[in-house]
Amino acid sequence: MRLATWNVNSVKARLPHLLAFLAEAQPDVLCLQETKCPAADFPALEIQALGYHFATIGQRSYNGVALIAKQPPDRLVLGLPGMAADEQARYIEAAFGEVRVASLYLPNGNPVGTDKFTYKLAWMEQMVGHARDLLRLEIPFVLAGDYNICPADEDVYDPVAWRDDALCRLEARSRFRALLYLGLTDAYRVFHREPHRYTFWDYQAGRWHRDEGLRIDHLLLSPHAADRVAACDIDKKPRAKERASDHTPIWCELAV
DNA sequence: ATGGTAGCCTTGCTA
Repeated sequence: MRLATWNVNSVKARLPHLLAFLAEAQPDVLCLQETKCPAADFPALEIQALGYHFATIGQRSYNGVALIAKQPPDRLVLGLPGMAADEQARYIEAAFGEVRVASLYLPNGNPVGTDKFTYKLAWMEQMVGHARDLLRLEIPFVLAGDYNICPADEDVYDPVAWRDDALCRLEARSRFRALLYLGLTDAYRVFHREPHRYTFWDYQAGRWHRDEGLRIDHLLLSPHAADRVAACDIDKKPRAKERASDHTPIWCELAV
């Protein structure tokens, strides 16, 4: 089973690239973030024409997440459990066969010291709680998405410049580590030790061409999923295209 | 050198 996650920065603007990725990479499940599109406006026909099912939660202009999969989603969860009052569309979860998959878009949190950072930390606390609940099920699951967190300095092109950014602050990193200490596994680091491998490059200042990016999109695996992970990698090809998203997909293969 | 880009449908916000 191949799973991928990709912050597309508008599903409408990225539709040609999205359809090409589905056709070429053939993921069993693709998690999208920043669809920026209400569910009623999601490009259903084009995705279904490729033989895929989907589920999405969206809003106008901002946020929005989706699950696109070869089998229909089961046990659908819309919104992060415990954040019922959250009006921002940032979490969707469903079962595909025996594997539970979440597509999540964690708040950016900048500027630090504002209610945006407080909201990010509250969201992460809720994520930790929900991960704990899922672990009790003792099933394979994958929490995939744009975490807006660089886990360590080696995941940032310039850690000094980014030291006090919400993506690198200790408060954010410590809560990411809390997910790992619960027993989740960062799939990318099972297979890749090298520093300075990125999933996001800012549109500005030629960051892509200088390979100055951030590793902020992650696949976190439950113990039962980690037991079966066979491969994980970043697919840089979509970021190199014209009119690309500022993020590129990361995928993993589970032997299920 | 305090810049620069992209997407939304705004004339600013978010990233």
